[in-house]
Amino acid sequence: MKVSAEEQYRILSDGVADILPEDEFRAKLERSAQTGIPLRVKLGCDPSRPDLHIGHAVVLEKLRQFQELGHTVIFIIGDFTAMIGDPSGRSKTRPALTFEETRTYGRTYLEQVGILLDVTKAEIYYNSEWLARLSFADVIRLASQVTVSQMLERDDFHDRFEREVPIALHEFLYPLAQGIDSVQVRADVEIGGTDQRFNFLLARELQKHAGQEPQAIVLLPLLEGTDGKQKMSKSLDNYIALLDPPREMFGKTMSIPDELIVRYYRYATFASAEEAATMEQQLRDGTLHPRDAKALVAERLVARYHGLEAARHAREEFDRMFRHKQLPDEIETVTLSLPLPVPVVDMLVAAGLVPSKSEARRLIAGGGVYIDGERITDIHAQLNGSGEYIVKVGKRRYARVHIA
RNA sequence: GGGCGGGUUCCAGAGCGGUCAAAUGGGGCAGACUGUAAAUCUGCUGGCGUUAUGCCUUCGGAGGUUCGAAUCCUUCCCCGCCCA
Repeated sequence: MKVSAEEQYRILSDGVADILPEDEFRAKLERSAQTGIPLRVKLGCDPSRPDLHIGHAVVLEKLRQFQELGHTVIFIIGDFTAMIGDPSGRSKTRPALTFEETRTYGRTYLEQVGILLDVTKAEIYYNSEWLARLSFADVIRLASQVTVSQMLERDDFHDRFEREVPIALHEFLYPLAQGIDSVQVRADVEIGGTDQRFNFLLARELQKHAGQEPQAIVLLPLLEGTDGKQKMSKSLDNYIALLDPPREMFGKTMSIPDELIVRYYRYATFASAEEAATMEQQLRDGTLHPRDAKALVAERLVARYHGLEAARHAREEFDRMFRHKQLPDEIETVTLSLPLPVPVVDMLVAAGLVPSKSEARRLIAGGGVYIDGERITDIHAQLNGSGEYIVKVGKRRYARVHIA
């Protein structure tokens, strides 16, 4: 497949947040088209959180396009830093991984990537391959290529410096490590979210020092999480995982704030710019109800990962549950053997619907617990007979509790 | 090395001998209203409970003073600022 550089640029620049420097990127495409040598496109991955979500998919989708145009995709699993962890303790959600864990997670990661693109055609590296071998002298030499004020240009460092919040020295070394990766694999292009701008630019400096042509940078928008406030991330629990089952995926999408509908349409379901503009217009002039728009996005999203059939089914079930207040199709059955009569509070904990008895009492007091459709109002309520109870906790936690 | 200011519940941040499981805000959860939206309003937000002005664990760590400590003392660890 021979595609002109011009056409490639058109495809690859669609939906990106930024390309820097744009002319260098074009030149690289041009040269590649002429020589037939594919571009080396790098994506760094963090193996400590192998749960990919649709925010990651924004980047992966772009990577897929590069791959389809014949370019070489390079995954770098950042096992080295993952094994060291983050001693500053600022990001507590980053425990040091063992070697085995990094391999397992690396595989899990690539499996999920495989949903979107052809991993067998990609180059895959673990960066401990080279980072672990650097001597302290090497590190010092590399560190000398960057100044502190350059480092302080990065927003979050700048910010913390201003606010007198500590910055550990090693935090400066992480961007450095990422840059070394780019030098190591001789990246022509690095791709990632807009929050990586600084790190990617730093890599260019290191590449220049190493006598390489600096990489071009393709930045993709960060998709907001389902809360609509912060970027999608596992630790904030506002994400839609690639592996979420259809019902979850559909439901989570239905819970996003209206302001996000078009963005999700565009970046989660990859609607074209024209389609997105049309939807935006329809929402604005009131010909499309936000709820329906959201359902459309949700259905399209589920279809992308689970197929049309599953998507249609998810939508029907959603309507039944929330529009018509009926029960979901499948409810997990929990069998308990507890002495009768059993307090509802105990049952909720035993069934794993609630983490503690206090929490269970709070929920009951707040009117959030239903058994067989009846709201429980007394925290001392008991179940007197054995048998099956349909238990609902809050908006969406259901269980079929079988008391033996 | 010296001086000063700090380390509090998910986060920020009050408290500075008892009335403190700890103000207030944010976040979260639940309820009302809805479109599983937003906004708004209400309640809850350590655990256990025979639900009692109850018990247990929590205010950087370890000791101590006291009838009683998040609050005072000793010591250790950690952080920020200024000076060198």
